Amino acid sequence: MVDAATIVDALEGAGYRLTAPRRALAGLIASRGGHFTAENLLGESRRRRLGVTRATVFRSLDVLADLGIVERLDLPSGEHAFVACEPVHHHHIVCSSCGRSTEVEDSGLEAVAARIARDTGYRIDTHRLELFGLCPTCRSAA
Amino acid sequence: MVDAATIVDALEGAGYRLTAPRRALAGLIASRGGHFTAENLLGESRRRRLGVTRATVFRSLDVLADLGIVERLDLPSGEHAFVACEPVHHHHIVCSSCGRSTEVEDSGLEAVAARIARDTGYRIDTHRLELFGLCPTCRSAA
DNA sequence: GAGTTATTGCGACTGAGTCTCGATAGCTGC
DNA sequence: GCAGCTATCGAGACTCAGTCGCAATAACTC
Repeated sequence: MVDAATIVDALEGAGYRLTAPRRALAGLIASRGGHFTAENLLGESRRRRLGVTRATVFRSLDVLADLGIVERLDLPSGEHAFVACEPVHHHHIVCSSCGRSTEVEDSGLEAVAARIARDTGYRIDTHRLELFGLCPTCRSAA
Repeated sequence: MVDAATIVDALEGAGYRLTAPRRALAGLIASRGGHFTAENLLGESRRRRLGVTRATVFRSLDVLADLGIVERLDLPSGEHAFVACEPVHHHHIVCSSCGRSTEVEDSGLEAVAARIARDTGYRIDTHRLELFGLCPTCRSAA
């Protein structure tokens, strides 16, 4: 979905230094199909002996989230997770069985938000739509 | 929005014991206009010397969330919060200035979700829409 | 190649949420 | 009203995610 080079390029383009831990994390993130937690990355980095520490994982995820390369996600379990994605406004649908996630454009939702704004009198600044269910693969497996 | 008696009745109806801490929390929750965190309730309970401890606050919120009297909410800051609400499917719009929250029915969103399901092939089990912005009062104050 | 400084690792720390366990107090049945 | 059963509570230790401060390191720049 997003490859390591894209992540590295984005970091470089934004003026961040290309360090070994950042390259390593870019690789880990790219190798993940779906969502992942900070703990996942940390565990994986330990397993592969990449020598990336806890603080660095969190700091890097912060940077990547700022750049929009990665997006924060709240799982129904209450965990905080991330997904790699293109930096345009969109939402995610997450498979509750395999964890895979797919980007969804929000056409249609804008209209719903606008109607809600009109009905309630609120000025809506941001919205977040998270969908959870079974992906096609897991559906046919079931 | 939701009064203490409603919360107490719901607990009783579901076969839970009506204890002093639960009554106290029902009162605190009812007195809150918008969303609140477990920490808010804990602080308020200490201030009013209600003698409700941390573990009890969390346990009670779990119960109330199971009953659908209270709903979990993830604030953009990453904090976990709750809102008291009617136990029917709906969403919340939260004022980022005063914290007030309003329930929003999801007519229109169902159609969006159905379209997304069709486009992606996912079977959508749950969805969560969270809207953040300025409520009418805060808008006119600004 | 030297200098500047962003970034890292380390390790201590914080704060939310959980768990255990003995004590307490609601409810039920009499 | 009282006794007994047991759900619930309080206390406090514990866990785990995430943060912070600081000295050491290593990317870039010139």
